[in-house]
Amino acid sequence: MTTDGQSTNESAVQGALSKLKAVGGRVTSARIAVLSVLEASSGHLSADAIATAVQVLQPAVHRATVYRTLESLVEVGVVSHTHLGHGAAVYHLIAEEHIHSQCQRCGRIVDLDAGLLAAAGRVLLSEHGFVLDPSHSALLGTCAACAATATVTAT
Amino acid sequence: MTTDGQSTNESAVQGALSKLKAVGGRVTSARIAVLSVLEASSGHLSADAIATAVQVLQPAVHRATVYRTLESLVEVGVVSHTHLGHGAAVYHLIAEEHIHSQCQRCGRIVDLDAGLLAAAGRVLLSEHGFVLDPSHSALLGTCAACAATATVTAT
DNA sequence: TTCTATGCAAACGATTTGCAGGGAG
DNA sequence: CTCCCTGCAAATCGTTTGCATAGAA
Repeated sequence: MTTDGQSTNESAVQGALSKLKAVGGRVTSARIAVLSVLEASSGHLSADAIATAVQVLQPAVHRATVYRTLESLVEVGVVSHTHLGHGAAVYHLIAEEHIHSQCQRCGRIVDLDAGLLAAAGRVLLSEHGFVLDPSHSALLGTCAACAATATVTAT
Repeated sequence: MTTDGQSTNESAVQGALSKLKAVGGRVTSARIAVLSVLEASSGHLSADAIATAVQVLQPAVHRATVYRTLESLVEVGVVSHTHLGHGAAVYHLIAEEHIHSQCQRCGRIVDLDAGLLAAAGRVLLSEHGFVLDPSHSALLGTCAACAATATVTAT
């Protein structure tokens, strides 16, 4: 869980900016805004949602800048993105690695323990030499609620 | 190989058409072409690639029709599609269920045994009531070859 | 005939890019 | 001052949709 609470509140943003500078990047209001939004949210924001939230902090920031900023942050390694089944990818600050699952029916996203795919990852590595990135793609399926309310009378 | 096989070779196509008819669907040249392309390929074709291949068999078939046909076939249950990380979704005739993994670097797709996620699926079901659809999303990561060439100028 | 499937083109949502100016270092 | 970052708008990519019509049953 490691829900830091307040102690390390700004450190995530600060740390991200530091890494950015380390690579020759620059600290701009747009980037600070994006990082702030990411930190403020508990997670799972699409680039578009981030852009909207950023508009509130920095009305001048353009959507394209948000995309570019996210790209840079991913490159630096402080942000991670996950591809959902149908819609847009979701971004979040890298904290503890976790896996996402999404319900195909209601679209809800659920965080899962990273260990869930540890075994599979191990098999992939030993049998295929494939290095699995567990958090990069969501596991798709049907959540409990939707599974119950539907498919009662299939076909 | 590409010589439109007779005998049992067409059973997959025939079976699909039967199911289609069972639901009130119609057998058209466009659908036959799409199914033929799917059957002829060993798998992993994007809708766009299928459209291109179909043009050869039926030049008149429009891209949109391919999309609609694929949609119908997925609905009927004879075709399955998998969302890859970045690009388009890939389609294939349903044979044995398998999982896809894709290398983020070279884009190569590798089929994996369906059992790979069996354990994870079981956990998801018992702990979250989540019914996993193992073949609907690809596992992303880095393949052996790329992993080797990757660790060059890292950090 | 009846109703589904198709062709065509335009709409669409998500993301990217070329270019010229602005600001960080 | 120099070079990275940004705003803007247009371009791309993948996919969907409204309509009128061709075609399967």
